[in-house]
Amino acid sequence: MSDKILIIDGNSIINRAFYGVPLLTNKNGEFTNAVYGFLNILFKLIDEENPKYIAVAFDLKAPTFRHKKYSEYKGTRKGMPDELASQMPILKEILNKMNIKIYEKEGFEADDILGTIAKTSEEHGFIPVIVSGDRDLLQIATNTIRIRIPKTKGGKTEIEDYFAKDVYDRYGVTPSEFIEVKALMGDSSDNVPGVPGIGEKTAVKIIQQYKTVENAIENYADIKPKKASENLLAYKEQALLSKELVTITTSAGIDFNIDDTVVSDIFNADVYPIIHRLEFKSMYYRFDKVKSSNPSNTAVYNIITKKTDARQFFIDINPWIEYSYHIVQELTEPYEIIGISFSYSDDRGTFISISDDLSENELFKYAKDFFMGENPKISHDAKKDILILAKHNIKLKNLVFDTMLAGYILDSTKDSYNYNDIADEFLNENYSSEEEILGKGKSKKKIASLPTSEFLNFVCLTSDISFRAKNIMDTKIKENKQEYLYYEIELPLIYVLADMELYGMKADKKKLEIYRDTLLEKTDALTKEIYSLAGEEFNINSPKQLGVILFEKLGYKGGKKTKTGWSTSADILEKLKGEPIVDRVLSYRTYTKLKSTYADGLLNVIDDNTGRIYSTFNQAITATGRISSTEPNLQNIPIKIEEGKKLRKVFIPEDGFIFTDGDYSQIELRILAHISNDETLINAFKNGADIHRTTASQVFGIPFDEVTDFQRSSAKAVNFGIIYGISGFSLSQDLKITKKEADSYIENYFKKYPSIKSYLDNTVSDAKNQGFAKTLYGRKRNIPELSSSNFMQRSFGERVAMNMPIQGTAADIIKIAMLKVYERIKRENLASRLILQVHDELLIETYEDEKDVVKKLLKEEMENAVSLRVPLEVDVHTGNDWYEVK
DNA sequence: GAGCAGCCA
DNA sequence: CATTCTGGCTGCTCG
Repeated sequence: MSDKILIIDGNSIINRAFYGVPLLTNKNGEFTNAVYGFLNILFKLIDEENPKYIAVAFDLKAPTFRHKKYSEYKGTRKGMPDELASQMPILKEILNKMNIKIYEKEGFEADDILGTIAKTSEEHGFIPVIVSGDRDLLQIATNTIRIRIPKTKGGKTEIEDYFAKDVYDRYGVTPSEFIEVKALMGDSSDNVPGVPGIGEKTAVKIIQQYKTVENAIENYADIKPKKASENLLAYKEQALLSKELVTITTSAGIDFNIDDTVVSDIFNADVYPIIHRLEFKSMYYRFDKVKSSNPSNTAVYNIITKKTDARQFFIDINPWIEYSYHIVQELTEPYEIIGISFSYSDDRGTFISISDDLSENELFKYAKDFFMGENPKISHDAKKDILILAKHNIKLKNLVFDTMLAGYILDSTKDSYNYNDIADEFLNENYSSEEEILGKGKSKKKIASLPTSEFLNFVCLTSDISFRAKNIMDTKIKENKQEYLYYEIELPLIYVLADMELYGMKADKKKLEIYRDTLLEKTDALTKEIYSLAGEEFNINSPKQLGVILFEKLGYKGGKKTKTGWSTSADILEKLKGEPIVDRVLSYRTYTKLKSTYADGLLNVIDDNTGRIYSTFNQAITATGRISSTEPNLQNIPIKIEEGKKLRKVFIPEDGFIFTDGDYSQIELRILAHISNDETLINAFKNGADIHRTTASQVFGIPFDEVTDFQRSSAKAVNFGIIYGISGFSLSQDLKITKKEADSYIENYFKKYPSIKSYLDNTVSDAKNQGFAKTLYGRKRNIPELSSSNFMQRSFGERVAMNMPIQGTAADIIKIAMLKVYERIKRENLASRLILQVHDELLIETYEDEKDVVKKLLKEEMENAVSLRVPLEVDVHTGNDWYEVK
């Protein structure tokens, strides 16, 4: 008999999970992060160890034998924040439902229970594996008993393993000597006193020589340093007491019977509802579910493969009722279209499949009237449809709902809005994700390769979900008073973004190649110089290697450590400016960045046929409502430094066109002026004053005309800080001043702008009460971090609450402006087109003859997109490339 | 795949 | 637990 028993330190692991996983809540507002982290560790262990038995031990609140010995002892009485305490009963309920035995015993800590179970099972020939975050447990490691200590590195959990031998290798003492060491050095977290003057190193040295505390005391006179020797004598009672306190008992007197801990049916159907309530989506697949990839039992889905039937389907379409549809595309190369599914009543669906009898072109020919007609249509990610339909010269008309976008509007902080996410949240139905069904990476399957019944479910369930979720989501949007935001901004914006993606932006490939070659020459030269200055060749791109060269080999001072080694960020290297190698590394970084990310990156995505670059604009990513751009990201093309800005010369308009660019001046501060109703700030904008100079004059208490450049730029940083949710620490970092000075800037600022102070305070407290922050136009962002007891997380929530209404309202406004510009271009039948948005900037590829009209309309529509207490000001420029218009 | 670095508003 | 200004994306290294 030699089966594994997994023995888990419940309190320690849930604590570790709580602090290692960002605070999460489900839609009921229950905190879930600690349970999530615990289960993740548990499941990882089950996967790795495949134990036959599992036991979990918890502390009780009651005092233990240690408290009786020493009233100052902390141990189990350490405070537990409410957000964690509320998760304990949930975890225990789950463990019970998973048939995992829980042990608790009054008078003992979880450690003692672990020790007892481990020893007992070891004696009976089982293989104990203890899991705890607490290194105290190392004292019970043997050749059989293994201690596993999970460590969270960033978001990832790694587990360290210790047999007795490993303890010795790591600490230089045996497990039992580990107790002696702890007795000498104490344990501040449990409030166990050590011997003053003896830290870890001295303690280890003493125990290596004398083996026990008692023996060390006896030989105190020989011990060095002197201070340790004296104190060992003076505090000998205390050391002996501490030894008792840190010793884990292996006879806690629990009723332990291995048969109680047998693993059976952990992932059963009774656990699933709790996992689902807690929204632990990544774990769903482990459990026996009532429904997995199967839709409701009453669902009736059918498939059409014949030309004549397909044609008849479209003839039979009722133009007065809503249809949801899903153009089904394979998710691996070459992303072929395989058909379209439709749904027009609950639990019904029809998939029209491309087949030998029905080609893609024929399908879209038959479907054309449906898409271009007035029948109301429901989609999920309609922008994608518009791009597919465009290839068949079909325009999408009368889109009344997009479930993906609705999901985003209702909760902008989610990381995905897939069909199964929508079904889960709004229909309370759980389906396997696309990844679970098809796999991922290289082994990702084709949808068409699924078995027939699963295939039909996969392709029809999607449109069925959109169809059924639509009304529920619509109701929520109305409850939230987000009709304007959803129906008047986001939904019509789909068309604007789709057009931007279809038009793309022309690039001068030759020019870009020359630019790349220049960069290559520069980096080559710098590389050689850096190698010679370093005295060896190394990978300059590796911060790890660079750090060693600079701060170890060459011995520069001022290095800072990161988790993984020396930090070599520009911040740090700036401080060593003037050193030949450092200057060259900084230049090298600039040029390699430009070369690899921009020159090479963009050359890779220029379309061979059209010479244009087609970005994707994502409308459902950011938490604040901004749009993001990918593959390539056209929203972060260099502008700040000249070498980088030159890159913009390769972005050019089509022959016969020029560029017209409009950007909002200070839109975020104007929004702040509007929503805080601050008189000073409003007047400054009304008078067209230099806003940073105004701030400087206020904060530093000097006349407007006497503000120095330095003061102005400091004030600029303060203004940015205000928008981001300011802290003295960061402002001091930013301005390279002391925190005290930064604090006084902020204090002065709020004295001069009291309405802003009270606005920010109110925004945070409202957000705390409601659980979310919102913009002027009804966009919401949930901020669960605001109710965290963790200072760092709560502070983050507060900054987000201050920033979201400002950044989010700016996003709302430019979206409104985009719609107005787009509509007006259409209304006036212009050949010019909106091709890019960069948060506060719009770029129009402008037909030359329309230059004046476009300049005028762009300025008008952007400035009059909305009406605030302050004017919106837009700078418009025209030019022959993107460099010229900035 | 995480961590670092660096680009944008 | 571990510390301090918002929101994004990409390229590189390294385990």
